[in-house]
Amino acid sequence: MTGRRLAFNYPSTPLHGRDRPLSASPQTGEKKLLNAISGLSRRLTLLAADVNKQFTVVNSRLPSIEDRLAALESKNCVEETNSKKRRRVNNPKIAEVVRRLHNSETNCRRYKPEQGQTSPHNEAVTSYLLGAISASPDLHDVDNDTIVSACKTYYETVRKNFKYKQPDLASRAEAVKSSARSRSRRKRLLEARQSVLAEDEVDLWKSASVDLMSDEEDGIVDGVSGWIVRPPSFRSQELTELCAKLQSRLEAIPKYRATHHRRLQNGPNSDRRPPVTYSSEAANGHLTVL
DNA sequence: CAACTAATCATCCTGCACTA
DNA sequence: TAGTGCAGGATGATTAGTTG
Repeated sequence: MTGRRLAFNYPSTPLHGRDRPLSASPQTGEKKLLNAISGLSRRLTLLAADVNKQFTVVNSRLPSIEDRLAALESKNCVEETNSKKRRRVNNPKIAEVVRRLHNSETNCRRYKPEQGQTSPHNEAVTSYLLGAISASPDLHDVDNDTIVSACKTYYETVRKNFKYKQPDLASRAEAVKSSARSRSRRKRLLEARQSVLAEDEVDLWKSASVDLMSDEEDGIVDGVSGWIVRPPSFRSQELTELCAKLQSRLEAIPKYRATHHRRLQNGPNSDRRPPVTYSSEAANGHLTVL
């Protein structure tokens, strides 16, 4: 790019005699003025040329500066995530590699869940896994922190399994299992109802969550086994009515009736507590005012 | 037996409390 | 303040059970 030239059309020869005081005659004043303009013009031209030159220099250096900045930014980004020493890898591939290696029949170095993560034995297992995985040709570009994070996560899995196998935690383990079962029932219920939603019900339904669905507990009524329904106490009347409407819509479908457990009767309200992380916006119209 | 639903299990992840 | 332990929960694969 070339700078814009400031083109002044000044006379190449003086129009009249020079160096006369401005006040001496109109012509002399005009000449002085023209000279001044001419000088200014020259200086402006030089300035423009200089600025232009500087721009050219800057422009020529810009690409390399941009490249270096981009490189720096990406490096910073990687370092930032690394520096957090992420506890979780969010990298299923690495997680699976760790699991496979740890559980492979030929591996005799496994985590001892009865010991802490930092016990000498478990640290040694982590080092072994790290060494073996980072030596793998197709994984050599994976950074060590990612592998170590995956190892720690897997250690936690092993430890949790071990913990709930302890006899003194049997009832706790059962409670965990039962709560998971209940949650998955509520999730299925939410999805089933969602599938028969009408246009004008969408708004009210929008933020309905699994927590706002009833619990379905195993039960037998008049010799028929099925579910006892326990609605959450914190659900609004409005949403309760919509749930009932959706449910009867579902049960009007022969296939649904035939393939799903029967909801035998309503039991007492669920003793679950309202979800604590429920936004006020979502709660609007869904929760009863307590 | 095929087509489903429901349950179970292993794994991974989030988020919080605690502490060295 | 980073690392650890842990509870709760999401997800996906697999298995069990049911029904036409």
